[in-house]
Parts: sequence; C-alpha cells; structure tokens
Amino acid sequence: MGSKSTAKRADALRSIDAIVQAAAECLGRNPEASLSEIARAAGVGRVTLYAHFASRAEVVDAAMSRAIDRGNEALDAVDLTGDPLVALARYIEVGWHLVDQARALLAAAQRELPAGRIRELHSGPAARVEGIIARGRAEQVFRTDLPIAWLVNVLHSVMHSAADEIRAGRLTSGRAADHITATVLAAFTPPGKPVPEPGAGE
Amino acid sequence: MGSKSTAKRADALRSIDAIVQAAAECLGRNPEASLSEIARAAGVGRVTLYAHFASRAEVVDAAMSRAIDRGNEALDAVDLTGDPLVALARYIEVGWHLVDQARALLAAAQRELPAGRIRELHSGPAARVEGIIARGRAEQVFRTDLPIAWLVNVLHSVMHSAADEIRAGRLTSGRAADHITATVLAAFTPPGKPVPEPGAGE
DNA sequence: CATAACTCATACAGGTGTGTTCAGGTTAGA
DNA sequence: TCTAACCTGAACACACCTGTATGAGTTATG
Repeated sequence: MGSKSTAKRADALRSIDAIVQAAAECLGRNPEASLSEIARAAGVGRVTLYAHFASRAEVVDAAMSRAIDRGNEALDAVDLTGDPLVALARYIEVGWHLVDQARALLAAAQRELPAGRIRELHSGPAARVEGIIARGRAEQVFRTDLPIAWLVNVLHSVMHSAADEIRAGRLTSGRAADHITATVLAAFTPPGKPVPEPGAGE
Repeated sequence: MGSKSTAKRADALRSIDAIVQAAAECLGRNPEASLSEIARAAGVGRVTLYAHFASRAEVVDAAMSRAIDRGNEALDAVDLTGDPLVALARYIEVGWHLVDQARALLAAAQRELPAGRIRELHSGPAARVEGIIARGRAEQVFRTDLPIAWLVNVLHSVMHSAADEIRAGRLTSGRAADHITATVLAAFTPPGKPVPEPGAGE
C-alpha cells in the first residue's frame, strides 16, 4: 500500500525486528516493562525505538501481533478436521501452550490496546474454534443450548485458568492439557447425553 | 492485639471508612486509580489518607478485605446444604454478581498484594465451594477424576469469563447465571454419566 | 473547657515514565 | 565513493505518583 515513499534499509528492518522480539520477551515477563527496558533488551538506543514506533501502544501492538502470528502458524500445522472431539483435543494440546506463553503479553495488550483491537487480533484462532464447535453441533456431540461465542470463551477461559494454576504450583504442565480437555469436553456435552470417557482420546 | 495504646476517635473511624469505601469504588472503576484520586473521592485530604494507611498496598488490602467480607455476608444468607446441584446453582446465582462487581478491584489487588495474601482473602468463599463439590462427589453426581482445587478454579474462571462477556456486550446480565450454571454443571459431571438437564434446577 | 487527636492545604523530595530535540558518528546501497 | 538513511548518547520538558514534613485550624471527648 504505502511502501512507495522510501524502502526501509536493511539495518532499520533488523532494528525493528529486534525491538519487537525484545518487547515480546520483556512484556512476557512483566506487562509493565518500560520502553527503556525493551530498547536495552533489544540492544538499541531508546531513541532508535522512537524512530520506528510512535508510542508505547504501537510497540505492544506489534509484539502482540507477532505472538498471534506465531500462534496461527503453529495451529496451521495441526489437523483440525474429522471428529470434533479429537480436533478439540488437538487444538487444546497446542493452544494451551500458546496461551500460557503469551499470558503476560496479553495482560499488557489489554491495558494498552482498545478492546476491539484485542478481539480483532484473536479473530484467527477464534475462527478455528468456532469451526470445530459448529461441526460438533451438527454431529450432535456438542450442545446447542448455549451461544457459540460463549463456548469459545469458556474454552479460552479454562486454558487461562490452567496457566494460573501452573504458576501457583497446583498443577504440572504435563497434566494441563488433560485437565483442560476433560473439563471442556464435559462442558460442551449436550444436556441429557453422557460425558465422553477420557479413554477415547488416547 | 495492639488496641491498648489509644482508642481511635469517632471522626477518625469515619474518615477511614470513607477512604476504604472510596477505594473500593475507584479501584472498581480503574485498578490504577491513584491515592490522590481515592482521597478526593472520599472527601478527605491526601495527607489524611497517609495518616491512616502507610502505603498504597494497605489501602488496596483494606478495600479488598471489605469486598470479601461483604461477599461472605451475602453468601451466609444462602442455603448451600442439600442437593449439591441445587447448592451449586444457588452459589452461582449470588457469587457471580459478587465476582462481577469486584472484578477491577481484584485486578488492583493482584498487582499490589502478594499472591499468598490474595488466596488467603479468598479462603472463605473457596471453602464453601469445596464443601459443595466434596458433597457432590460423595453422592456421585460430580466427577472425581480431577482435583477439587482445579474444579474450584474452573468455576471461578467461568464466572470471570461471564463478566468479561457482559462488558463486551455479548451477554446480558439476566442470562449470565443460567449460562454459568449450565456450563459448570456439565463440566462437573463424571465421565460416562449424562449431564443434568437445565429443567431440573428450576 | 481544655487538651489531645484529628484534618487540611501547601510544599518539598525523589522516583519513573513518555516523548522530543540535537549534534555527531556509522552504515547501507546506488 | 558519496549521500541519505540510520543509530547513538545526552539532555530536556512534562506529567504523574509516592511519601514526608510543617504549621495552623478544627473537633471529639474526658
């Protein structure tokens, strides 16, 4: 679109990349990390950072976008077709890890970015889950008495919950996926139908 | 313990109360509200605030404690004995509202107070839920293949999720309790057993 | 009513963060 | 090679928060 004016020089692109990467790391550790801190971690001067990003919000947005892109790439490698129960289990296996890693980064984004932007960034992963749920509903293995948006939110909410539990030392990361899957699968089961046994997914 | 030195004067107690109340309101709107803002809202000079609270953390702690106390009082009026399914539904009916109101206040507490203190403050409500779940397990209506601590967390996680959905305009507060109950009841159902129909609780 | 407790406005000290400016050194790229 | 883009540290302006000190006024309470 607007790339006509002047192509960025190679070293500029390298700086920008280093900044975004450092931002993802710093904000991932501490959502309140300052721009000075991020610039230092990126190995560039603070002024250089301001040469490429007009405000703190822009840096956070770029870091968050990067994390989402990485997540989408990881999910591209997962087969989410076929049995909705299996697809959901596979999504959780990969997705909870991503949620766990981007935890603090999300916290930063929620403080710095408007709510609409956050949802926009999540539209990619959200669409996948919606697809799985819709298919599960059509096959009558997932409940239809609650809105899809709600079910999507429940899934992500439980994944976040697992991340908190791990940090509190009450859950080991090895069992996280199992717990999430067992919980969500039951939560998604239509009223009157039996909850799927855990043995089926293994 | 140390109340021997000098009994506080009536106006001092009034000021303290006004500050705690204002803190709950301000932090409820914005977790980053400054002490100046809180003092102003309380109708008190900033210096007066410092005369009663040594640090920001103390103010947040007091506000959070107050909110928890209110919550415990509200829960005291609820009959949580008898059928675990009914008890859980009743807990959600009241508890969801409390979570929704104290949402931002909790965010402030999580930033200002050590994690141990937060859990300590929540021990009251947590014990109630644990009681209900333990009873449900004994009666074989709740699953035993996941730790109680995890189930407690799932419940609160879903309640928080509902609060977020309402703020995003995707859920009306009237239906929140129903959605939460339907979701959590299914999530708590033992594998192999049918999930309870929504008609049963009404 | 008299005194100790309380409140208040003002002001100061110290800290942190954001965003901008400037002048001089470095590097990519034609 | 030569120029424009880039990077840099230092410094500045501004805003905001925390916490403390002071001195004078107000009020509860014995």
